[in-house]
Amino acid sequence: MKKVIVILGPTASGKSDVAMCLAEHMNTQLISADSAQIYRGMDIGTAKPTKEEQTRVMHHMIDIVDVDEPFTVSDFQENAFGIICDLHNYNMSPIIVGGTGLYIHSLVYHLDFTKTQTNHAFRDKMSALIAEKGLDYLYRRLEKKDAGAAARIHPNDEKRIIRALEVLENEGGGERPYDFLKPREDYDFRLFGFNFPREILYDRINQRVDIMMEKGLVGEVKALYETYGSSPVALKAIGYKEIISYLKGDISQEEAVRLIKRNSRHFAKRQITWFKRDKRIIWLDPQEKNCFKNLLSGIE
RNA sequence: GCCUCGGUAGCUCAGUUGGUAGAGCAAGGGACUGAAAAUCCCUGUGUCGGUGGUUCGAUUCCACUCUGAGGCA
Repeated sequence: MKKVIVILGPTASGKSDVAMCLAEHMNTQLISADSAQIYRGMDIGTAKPTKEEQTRVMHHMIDIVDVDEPFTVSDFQENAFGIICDLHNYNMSPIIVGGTGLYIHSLVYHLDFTKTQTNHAFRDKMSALIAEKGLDYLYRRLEKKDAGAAARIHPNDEKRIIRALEVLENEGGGERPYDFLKPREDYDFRLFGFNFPREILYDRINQRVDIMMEKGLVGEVKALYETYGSSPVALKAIGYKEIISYLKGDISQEEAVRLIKRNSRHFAKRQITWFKRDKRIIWLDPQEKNCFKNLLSGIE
């Protein structure tokens, strides 16, 4: 069976460096599974690999769209499998690197996205309905159409309620089977998780945010904000939304930095939660001497 | 040496006219099917500085003591 190596972990876990070393060692290429590095111009705040690094090792799925262009998991799934296929044809074992749980899920599990595409007009309509009649109204509407879906979604989870309705009420929609954790078995996935003890990870995150500021995060965000405004979803990413608040004059720069650090820590925690439940993942601590050796032996 | 004000959750503090305590921040756990760095849910046992006393009962009142800040000598 064709091998696909997956290197995942929370932000600042050092997974990118390891992945690059591994790719060089195996003479193969990387596929980024990172929902923010998809966007052009979002470099510093997403800790995107530098141009030099990208020359050293080919990185796919980076700089795919502009900040105001839509991009979804489904797009990721489709594109990534295309690249996986190409690399296998060249006799390379692709390496997926990233921290976006849903993106990795879309490769490693059997996620069947329905035919119902994003319908922004519909979403806007639903948002307006919420403003008018309250969220329970929409939730009850969902309960009537698909009780199973409603049971799985919390009544406060606005985005999921809207998407569920979008699927039910638009072309190609309808109820869908729910089997979130059905592993894909047509590839030989080798999953490796990188992580540090919590305290060390948090120190690394805090330091990394300081480095981003030194590298000119404010300037990067300012340019994007001036071009695209603050509404694109991409600019809701951590490091971007906080700096935009600062640029608008709502908070001080110190406060923005504090919030970026805090939100990154919370994010890392959520990432860890996401990955914890996949029992196939072999966890490695980058501080350990044999880390890379263990990685290699896990790939054999 | 004397006086005053503090010592309560990881931090900043509130509070109990005596019935063993709660906010903010921080933190922890979880969910996740086309926005996912998004969105959403759950979680507070802490020798109330220490010892003794009064009391049925003390974190609360009293005494002593340790400790921090300020003031007076």
